[in-house]
Amino acid sequence: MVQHTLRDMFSSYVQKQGAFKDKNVLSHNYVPDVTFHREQQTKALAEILSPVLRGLEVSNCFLYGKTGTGKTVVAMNVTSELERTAKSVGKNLKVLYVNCKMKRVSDTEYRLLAELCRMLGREVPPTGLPTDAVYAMFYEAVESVGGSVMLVLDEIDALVSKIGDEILYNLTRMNQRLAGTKVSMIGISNSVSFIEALDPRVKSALSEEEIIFQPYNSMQLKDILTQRADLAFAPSAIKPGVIEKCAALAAQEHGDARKALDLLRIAGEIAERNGSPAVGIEHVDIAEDKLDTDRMVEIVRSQPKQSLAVLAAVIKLIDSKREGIQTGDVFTLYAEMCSRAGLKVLTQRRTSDLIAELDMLGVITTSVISKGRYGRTREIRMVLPPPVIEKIRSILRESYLL
DNA sequence: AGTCCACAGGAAGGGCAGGCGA
DNA sequence: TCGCCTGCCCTTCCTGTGGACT
Repeated sequence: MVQHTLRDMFSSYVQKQGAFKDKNVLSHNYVPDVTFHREQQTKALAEILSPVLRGLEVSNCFLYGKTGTGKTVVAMNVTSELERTAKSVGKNLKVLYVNCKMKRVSDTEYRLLAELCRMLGREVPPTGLPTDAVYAMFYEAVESVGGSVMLVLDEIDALVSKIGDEILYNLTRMNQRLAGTKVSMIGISNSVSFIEALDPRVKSALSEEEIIFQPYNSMQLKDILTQRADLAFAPSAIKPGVIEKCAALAAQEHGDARKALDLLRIAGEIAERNGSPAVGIEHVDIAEDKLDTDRMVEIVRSQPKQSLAVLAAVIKLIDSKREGIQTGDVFTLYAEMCSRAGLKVLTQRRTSDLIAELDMLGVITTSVISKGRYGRTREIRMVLPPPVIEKIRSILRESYLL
């Protein structure tokens, strides 16, 4: 009988392990070896970069497409394979990958250069040196590599919108200054229009070659999810229709593979927490709600106090069941709430901008209407689902605004 | 047709924090 | 360390506007 209870224990333990085999496979950082439906882009990039294996100069290249369309994965796969091959044929190749959006690591000219220096084994103090000194160190470090250096700048649009395109201009001109080492750049951007806004010299240098990443459709997302799910979940831990549902939901939203994987991961976590052995469609539904709610809560939480005060005034007016809430009403209540809370009262002009910003973030919905004799104003509504509004309320309460 | 309301939203500039460079 | 620069938030001042009312 002892045998029996042990077996029960173990099998219930196995069941408690839940659906996951390796959750890491679904995380944003995981780079799969196989990239589905990106063969064309992979091949194109490989062809552009392969001259490096003969020690020849390589064109700069620009990859663009929306979030979750596989740009980073393709770039990483191709460059790491290239690095491996170069090593095996005795060529010097160093690939430097930087995500330019990393706060406090690579979001200024100095930090980015310092980070690149560090990757090449040169320690740079986090602050203190003049930027041209860091440039000099970087040039010297690159020179010492002595073969080819490939810079992969991910989210390059974020960098440029923050610090301008001069750094790109300097980087694209490195080859003219260096004798021993050839430098090439791969820029990755979510925004297609970004390149149009660049200095023409940078633009022509950076976009010698361009590769476009179209959004995935739901069939393609399904393939991607199936492959990842095989690695991430225990066998038969996913009920029929789950993958299709995740794929369809993500396809609706500009074919974002990252969102599809998030949905699957969160659905898996929910199933695990509920103690169910397999992920079902009902878990995906909850996951979708959770993803939307989390996103909105994150947006609201990151708002400055004044913006939250305006939002609090809007919610209070909605609570009092007023129809047709307009800017003037919000401003009056906002001013009153601020003076009660000891907060500085901003002008109506500024409040009007804050309302417009909240609208842009999707927290509230507004439309400019004219009430004839009674003026022209914004009519403000809230169309978020009640659970999300409830969460927002609790954030406002935490900040003593409600 | 003209008036007028209640704002929208553009332009310019002040003030401040934080980063940069000597 | 300290002046300088930059970007951001905000104010002030302003013109523009759709349609009910006269």
